[in-house]
Amino acid sequence: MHKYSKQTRLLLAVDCIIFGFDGETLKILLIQRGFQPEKGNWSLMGGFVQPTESIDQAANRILKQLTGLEGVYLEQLHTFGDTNRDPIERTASVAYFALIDIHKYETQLNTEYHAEWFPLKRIPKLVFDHQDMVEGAKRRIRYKAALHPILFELLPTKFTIPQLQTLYESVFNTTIDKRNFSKRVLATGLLIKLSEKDKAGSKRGAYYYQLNMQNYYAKFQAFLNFIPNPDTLHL
Amino acid sequence: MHKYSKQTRLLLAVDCIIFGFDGETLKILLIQRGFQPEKGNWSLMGGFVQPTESIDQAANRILKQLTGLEGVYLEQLHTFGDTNRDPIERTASVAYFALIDIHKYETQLNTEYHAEWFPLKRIPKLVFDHQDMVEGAKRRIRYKAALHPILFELLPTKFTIPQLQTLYESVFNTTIDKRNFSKRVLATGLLIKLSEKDKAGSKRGAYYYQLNMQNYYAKFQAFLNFIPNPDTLHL
DNA sequence: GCAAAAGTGTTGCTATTACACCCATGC
DNA sequence: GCATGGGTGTAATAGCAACACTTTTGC
Repeated sequence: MHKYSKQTRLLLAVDCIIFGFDGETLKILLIQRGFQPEKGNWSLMGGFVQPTESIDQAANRILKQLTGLEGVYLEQLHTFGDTNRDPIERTASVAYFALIDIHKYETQLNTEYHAEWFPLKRIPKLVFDHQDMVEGAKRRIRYKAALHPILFELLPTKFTIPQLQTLYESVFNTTIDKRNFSKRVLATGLLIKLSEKDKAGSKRGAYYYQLNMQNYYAKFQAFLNFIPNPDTLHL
Repeated sequence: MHKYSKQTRLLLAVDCIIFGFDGETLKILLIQRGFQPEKGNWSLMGGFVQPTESIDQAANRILKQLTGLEGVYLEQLHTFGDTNRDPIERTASVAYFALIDIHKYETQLNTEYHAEWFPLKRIPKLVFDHQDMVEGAKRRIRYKAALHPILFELLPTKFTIPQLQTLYESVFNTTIDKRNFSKRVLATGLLIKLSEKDKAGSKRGAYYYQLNMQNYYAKFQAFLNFIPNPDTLHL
């Protein structure tokens, strides 16, 4: 027995929405598409799934190609499969989103792809259905961040509470009372206070914190409401 | 300009996890696979994406083939793409989950596929990676139901509060105080009390309710916690 | 008349919000 | 010495959980 005869095969691609936080606003990394069609237009970083790799592996490969990074937060978002989304040939695309520490991003890789960071509020027109992918990723990151501590993935190992607060305010486009915010954050037990201070943002300096990885992994799936005894949830 | 030459095409399939609620427990609908490989073994309902249809359309088509139903709740879950998940030929599969009113399911379609409902706790061994798909769907339905009122999709148009509570208890595998539950549910404004009673479950009878569709659509994206002013969320 | 399920209110507690002042330092 | 951002506590409120008895009716 060999093949499923009479079935049509199609191209399968991966596209990555790469988030970064520069201390001010949330941004995504876009490239200028290097081949036809739509050559030169702004696009997500993507590529075709190869015969020897899983889709997850393809996503990791593509992320590394552009950023030089491995082992960062990468999650499958949604698969886009309208028949005519690529005018050349039918191609389904599995979108992934990544959260990276923007400082670890190696700018030199830029040149090959003409990559640039764009604030979420100033995304240019994108090729194909990439605009929909970005919209989906924005929704998903908010959704997930409202329930799970994923935003730490956007920060360096050492960060301050004001930095963290700015990040949350940026993602949710809101303002938060700093007393309540720090109480809440510290109450999670996710943070370890360091003795060192960050003097960049202010004269007095703000204490650095780092993640308590033990608690981070343990509590990653926590939170939630609505159901009385959430101990039974185990998402 | 014609094709992306030198790229490998592959098969794209859709598999559906179909949930139903019989008043007692949450169940999924499985079929006996009708062709090789793994012919005769328990499987999710699935099929290949055709050249003329989008992936969503393929999922709806496959769901209708097995259940006779259209226009029901159907959501993309995840795409599975390990290189060797199908031993015959590389096939990626987009998993969808559906929530249907089990009473609308047309049993006569059964015969062709030898379909059967299985309680979530008694799922037989499944072909390929379908076990993983079911696990993912279980997690997703809980996750989503904890935040959004999707479980109504599993009930008939008219239902009672005790029925609804049993459903929640079944999905979350927990018990809920009925006074608190009815308070909470009624406070959402999602329900309209009917004058008619369901006398099946008890001698006294329980009032039927139906969804206030206006509020249902409006509040579908509501709920949530953790972020102070959730009005800015707009998931 | 009794068994079985439906329906309903109150109270205590916990979590969340709102809010204002002092501190440390570089210039 | 003053401007800038960092750090901290308390009181009022709202939301949530715990809890028990009465009602209806088929048998």
